[in-house]
Amino acid sequence: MGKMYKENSLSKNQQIIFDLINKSSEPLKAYTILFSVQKKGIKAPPQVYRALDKLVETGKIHKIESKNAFVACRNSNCEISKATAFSICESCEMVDEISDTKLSKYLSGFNHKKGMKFKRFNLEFFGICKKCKKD
Amino acid sequence: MGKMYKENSLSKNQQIIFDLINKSSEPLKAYTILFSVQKKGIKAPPQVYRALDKLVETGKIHKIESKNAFVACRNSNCEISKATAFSICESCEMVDEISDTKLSKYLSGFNHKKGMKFKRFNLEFFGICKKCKKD
DNA sequence: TTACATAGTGTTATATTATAACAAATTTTA
DNA sequence: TAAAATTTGTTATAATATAACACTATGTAA
Repeated sequence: MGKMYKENSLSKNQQIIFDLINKSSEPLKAYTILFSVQKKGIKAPPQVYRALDKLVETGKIHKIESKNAFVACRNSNCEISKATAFSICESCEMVDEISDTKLSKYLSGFNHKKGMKFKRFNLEFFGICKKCKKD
Repeated sequence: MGKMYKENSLSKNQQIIFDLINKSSEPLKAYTILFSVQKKGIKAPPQVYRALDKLVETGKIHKIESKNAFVACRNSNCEISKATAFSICESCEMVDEISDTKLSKYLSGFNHKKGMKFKRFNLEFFGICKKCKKD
């Protein structure tokens, strides 16, 4: 009975890459990931990007578009990345996923005047975090 | 009396690139721009990226982060890109800048529980536009 | 259990997006 | 007009991402 690639389980590469992102305190870039996992046998960009694509698709991680970097999902309410919001410090680069039910509901219910029905949104807030303000 | 680089005026390259983006009905990518303006003497990527950086900085254009592409600003309320929102069709790639005072106010007033004060936000909505729904 | 379909892997090469660094010209400010 | 700031032109290269192909592993269903 070998490893099974079922509903919620991750493949070997996906698991390696998810673990790395999940334990990171900051967003990771694809090539940073690549360099970090080369000792584990993941040697080429496509292996990383494929795992990243799948992890994004299944909502285990999110891409921070303004940084081309990836963070683990910390929000059970984002429903496979249909409603994502982040706060980003422009000084230390820290990224925090925002879990705010009101915000999420407000935006999920928002409808464009021009009649487009939205399936998904991504919101990125920028500022200086508490920590950096002190310095 | 030569050309003047005053407050609101654009330099030669900036103007050429702004005009191109401004008359485009869809977001333009940096290298698409580069190829389009080569006959006007703009031959290398840094010339394009520098103009783009400046135009973004002054709020004449916005970058659509999820597409690495640029659109002209259509919203006098976004105040030099401090409060940007877009609707993006996942089928035809059309991008529309959203000018919604309520939305803008709501988000500008939003404050993170963790005490971070936001200076700026960017919001991208995704869906299928009216036109594409019909097809 | 076999066979078929689907998903994942490994690999090489290449495409796409973006910046570094430096010399020269133009424009603004004082 | 001299100094400062901005813009330009240029070459080279860095960083991000995908195409294509051969192969292996897993899941599904007769």
